[in-house]
Amino acid sequence: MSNCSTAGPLDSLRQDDYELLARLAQRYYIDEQTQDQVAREFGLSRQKAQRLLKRARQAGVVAIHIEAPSWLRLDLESELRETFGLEEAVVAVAQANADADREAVAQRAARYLERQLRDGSVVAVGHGRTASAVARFFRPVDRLAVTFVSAMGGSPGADAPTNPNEVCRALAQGCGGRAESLYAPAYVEDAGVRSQLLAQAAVRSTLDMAAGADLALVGIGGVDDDCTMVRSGCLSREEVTWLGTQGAVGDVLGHYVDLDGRPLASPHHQRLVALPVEHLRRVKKVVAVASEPEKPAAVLGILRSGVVDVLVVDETNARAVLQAAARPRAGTATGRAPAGPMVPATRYQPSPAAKAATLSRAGRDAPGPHRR
Amino acid sequence: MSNCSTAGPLDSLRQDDYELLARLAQRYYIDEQTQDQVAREFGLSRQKAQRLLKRARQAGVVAIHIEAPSWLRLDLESELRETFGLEEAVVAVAQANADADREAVAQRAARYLERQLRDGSVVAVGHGRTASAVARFFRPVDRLAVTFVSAMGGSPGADAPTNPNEVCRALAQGCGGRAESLYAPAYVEDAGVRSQLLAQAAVRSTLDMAAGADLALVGIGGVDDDCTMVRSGCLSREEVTWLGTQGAVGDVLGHYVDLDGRPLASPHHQRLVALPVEHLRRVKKVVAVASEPEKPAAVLGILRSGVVDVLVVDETNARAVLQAAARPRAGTATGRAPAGPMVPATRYQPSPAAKAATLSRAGRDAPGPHRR
DNA sequence: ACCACGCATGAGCAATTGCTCAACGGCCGG
DNA sequence: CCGGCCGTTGAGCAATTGCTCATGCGTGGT
Repeated sequence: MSNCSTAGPLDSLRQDDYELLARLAQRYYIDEQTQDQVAREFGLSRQKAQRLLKRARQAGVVAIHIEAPSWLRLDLESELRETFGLEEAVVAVAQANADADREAVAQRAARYLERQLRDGSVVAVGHGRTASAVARFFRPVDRLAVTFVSAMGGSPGADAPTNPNEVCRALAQGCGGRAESLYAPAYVEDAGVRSQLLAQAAVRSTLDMAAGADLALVGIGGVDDDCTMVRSGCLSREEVTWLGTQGAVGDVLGHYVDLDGRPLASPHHQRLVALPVEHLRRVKKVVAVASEPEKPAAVLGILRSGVVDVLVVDETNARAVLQAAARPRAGTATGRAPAGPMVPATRYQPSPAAKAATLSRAGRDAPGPHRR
Repeated sequence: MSNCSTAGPLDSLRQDDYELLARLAQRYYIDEQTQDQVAREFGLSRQKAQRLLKRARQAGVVAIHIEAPSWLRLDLESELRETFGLEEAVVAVAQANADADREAVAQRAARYLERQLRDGSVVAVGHGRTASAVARFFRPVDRLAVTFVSAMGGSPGADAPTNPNEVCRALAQGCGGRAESLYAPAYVEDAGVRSQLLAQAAVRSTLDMAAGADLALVGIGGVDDDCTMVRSGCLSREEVTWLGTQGAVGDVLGHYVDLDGRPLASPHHQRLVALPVEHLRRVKKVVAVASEPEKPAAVLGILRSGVVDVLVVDETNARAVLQAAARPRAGTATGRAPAGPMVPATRYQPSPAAKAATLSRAGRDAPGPHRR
């Protein structure tokens, strides 16, 4: 894979100009003279030489090419960064199957974490199969005094290793750091229980610590029947399906968003025990991992919500997300209710216990991919 | 024609290092982030990022390519610059025939002069067909108050337009500047006449002015039967032939040198009325033009003498000179008398009048291509 | 012919970059 | 096991670079 700087109108230059530009560029870029020196040589002022050199680059007389290894997708990564205002995007080259894709993504994410973490770092951790896989690959060369904090409650059901607490433990084990568990379920019966729980010192202190994290590692969840929320037993298949009918496309730490990145105030949200989005936003580097084959919509929505700073994703999803993002999206800043999947709240009896009325979807913070 | 920065050992890097280098380079060179930003992003110190970027360039991960027009020979020019320590080298692409070559060289030289000259500049001027052709192409966009000074005497014979005085006049006309003629023949009868002539205010003042020039435009002369010295009647065919047998390969302003660039103290030198080489060396930019097909040896010798700062030459000569220079040359700094064409002084009755004994070739300034 | 607009120009300054240097740490030999 | 050596690191500084601004020149429109 390779990448070039933008090539411009190479022909709109007269011969003489072209010659000057090329010669100037040769002296500056290849022979590594200073701008002052080349200017002197060509009988120009330094500023003029600088302007000409800039023009040479714009015009494509100077082409800078990165001889990247074939397994890097620097162009996709740049496109993701630019499209969604990300700080960093890492694309894992497509593998033979979904499992291999996940492993590849996890590996790249692990490498990224290893580079970022320092002694004393605090990492807020979410759940998910990919996040869990990250922990398996996370093996820094030397021990790191890093604290991993659960940023979401656990689940009673099966599929234990994808639990935030478990992921934390595995990550801490990988580097000789500390794991701070959140002793609470991801979803409780109702808002009342939730606020009681949040009042507990043990819960509150963990969430506070997560809120002060330097970095967050979260998985992007989907709304399909096989998503982590369902697999882990946090939500029932029906609940997730219903969320989908409400326009939800995916979540981060249980915070569901629609395709335009707007948070979805579903009744479930009242029952969620996790780091609030506003707190998550305050974390300097929110690293999201995503790799399942049916994730493009989830990733797109989450990226548009602007919570994510760093995305680690497989090549297939990356391409799909960029393609989807290129299509003009339904009304966002305009305030119009989007068409298509965004149906108004319908009759759904929330869940065995949650009785809170279906909330209107008005009055939320503006989405937009950029935030700081 | 194109040119790349040195490609290094691209394979001696591990995958991870390679990835880091490529990604760093992408962010810095393509996305135009500052080193500080990319360092921050990758969790490195600025210095480390800088070192890695440098390594990326050395290793060839970053390739800078100049998209030069096909009629530029930047690679040859760089090679000439480096081989002979030139400040600048301009190679005119090969044309259909020798005349066209000369025109091309003259045109490039004229463009170079136009770029270099400023109001108030003083230019010392030599003779020759190419120099004369330069004058024909010399047409700056706006008038320039430049003084062109003859740096060598004239010739009584035919081929008037190649005379320094004529070249000066033509150049001055080209830009609306002033021409300062040297009212003396290039070669006089004997050393006595020469010193008398040099004592004349008119001659001395012109040569003084030439000595103080900001730039010099000189032709590189050969030692063949058709060289300018012969054509213009300055020297007889026999005299030039004899100079050749003495090891002379070419001249600048009548100062002949051998293939190693050492000045040749021939009897003719005693009779020459021209700016002395030591003075010529003091001129900041000595621009030499050369274009005849039989010039490689002359150009090589002159370049090795180190008088020239800027060379404008045709492609054929450029290649021939570089090829010849690549071959190990006969003893130079070693002091041994070079083999081959360098025969010891032989019986030659200098000329109708010059009676000075053939001089030994000992005790000259060190040659070497570099000087300042 | 005059004026207004706009682009090019070079001065000066702030940011970025490259380099030097002392300190650190790991590695090898004693 | 200890000491010296080499490679690596980041601090600090000097050089280089990029940018902003006031000025001037040319161009085109009254």
